[in-house]
Amino acid sequence: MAIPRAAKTLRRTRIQEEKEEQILEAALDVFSARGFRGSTIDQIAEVAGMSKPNLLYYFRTKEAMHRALIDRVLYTWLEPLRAFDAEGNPEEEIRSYIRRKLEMARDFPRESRLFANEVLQGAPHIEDELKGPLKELVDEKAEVIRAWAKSGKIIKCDPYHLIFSIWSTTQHYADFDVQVRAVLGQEHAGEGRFEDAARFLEQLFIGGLRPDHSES
Amino acid sequence: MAIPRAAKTLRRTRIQEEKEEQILEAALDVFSARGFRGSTIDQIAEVAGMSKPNLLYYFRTKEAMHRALIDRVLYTWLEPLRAFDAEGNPEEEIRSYIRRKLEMARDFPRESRLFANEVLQGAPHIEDELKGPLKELVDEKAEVIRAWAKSGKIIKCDPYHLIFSIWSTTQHYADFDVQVRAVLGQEHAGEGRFEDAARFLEQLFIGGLRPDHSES
DNA sequence: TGTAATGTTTACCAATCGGTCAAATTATCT
DNA sequence: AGATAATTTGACCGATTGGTAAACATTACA
Repeated sequence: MAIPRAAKTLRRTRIQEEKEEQILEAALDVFSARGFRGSTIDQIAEVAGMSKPNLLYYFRTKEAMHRALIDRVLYTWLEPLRAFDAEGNPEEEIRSYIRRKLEMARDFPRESRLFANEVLQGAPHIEDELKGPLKELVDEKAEVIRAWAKSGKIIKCDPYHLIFSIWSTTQHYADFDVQVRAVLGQEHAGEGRFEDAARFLEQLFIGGLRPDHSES
Repeated sequence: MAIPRAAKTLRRTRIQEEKEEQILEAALDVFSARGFRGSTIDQIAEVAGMSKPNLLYYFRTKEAMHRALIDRVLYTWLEPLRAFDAEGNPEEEIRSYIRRKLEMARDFPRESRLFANEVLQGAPHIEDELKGPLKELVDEKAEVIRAWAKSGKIIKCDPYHLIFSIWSTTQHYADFDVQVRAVLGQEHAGEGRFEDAARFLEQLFIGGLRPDHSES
């Protein structure tokens, strides 16, 4: 007889780990492509290659799958911002932050779209994470940027909107990939657009934040 | 007896115009907030204040509502880019494009989210529009920007990625509004964040594109 | 190897989905 | 006013939704 699922976390079997991995992988596929409401358990089950009740043996509800996915992905997703170093050279820190974020857009577009879908639809499942851990991290890094601006290392600017602009420009290449491809056309079908984007964004941000030209 | 709906477009009654308006307004509310798949006809009917069969009297399917909405919104949505003027002063053109796009993010966030939802989920309903009219318009404006760069009026840069970066940074304030609010916290709850964003983005783009500092 | 715990499947459920139909109601026009 | 066309509604349909129950199969461990 199966044990109650609430007790399952006490000890994990090999099968549990494997299957939960399979499920979350499939769930990432589906949720990121169709959003929470637009996804069905059957779709996830099919991608995962198992039956629907079997899925529900490991995750009691659709929400539980989504939650587990968010929890697993959120930490790594914020890693680049966490690496932002107050001691480093501002120009180099910003440049490498942009690079890292662009690499994530290229290598982990599903994760980006998962959050984009969620936030776009009002963040009903991750409101706490946004107002808590995310805000705290951003507040901390904004303070770093503000200090750089104050000491004249970069132009005086609103650090929050600087962070927003880096987020939006880089994640754009994951979240709006279809549009980017459509506009660029066949000739940029390869991954070269990420290199072009990196060049442009570095130019834009480094040039736009450099304090040397005339400033009021 | 009701006339076949295919013939309805031949002549429009006052009631038809009013009701179709009501429906599209409600559909914009719902589709923009939950995406196409996540939305239900019942939800739209409730927001519109009419019964489901009554909705379906004016639009035969959920897809038809969505299509009508896209068609209605697409033209005006591209208006700011269309206004981009080759004859104008580059700096001023870019500045005012950013302003217009930010105003649209502030005043028409639902329209922005409608497209964002659609593109994010692979643009299943607007692929033709992206590859057709949108690409053509962008190609045209990219040529303008390229000419500016060639003549030294702005820095040498990839015009497509410049356009993408303006799109993403401005629309971010509509599409990711919940996140922006969460990070900025209570103190920026008002609409002041759009002013701050405008200041920052103008500074970034004008500074980042200005050709006067050393360039290879 | 036996047995208890774990894992999987088939059959099913009530609720909701997009959409239809025919009857009832309202507006329009002579 | 009366007839006709336009509009609205309640009742309903089959398909799909998230989720359950219980029988069945497999694994792990003494």
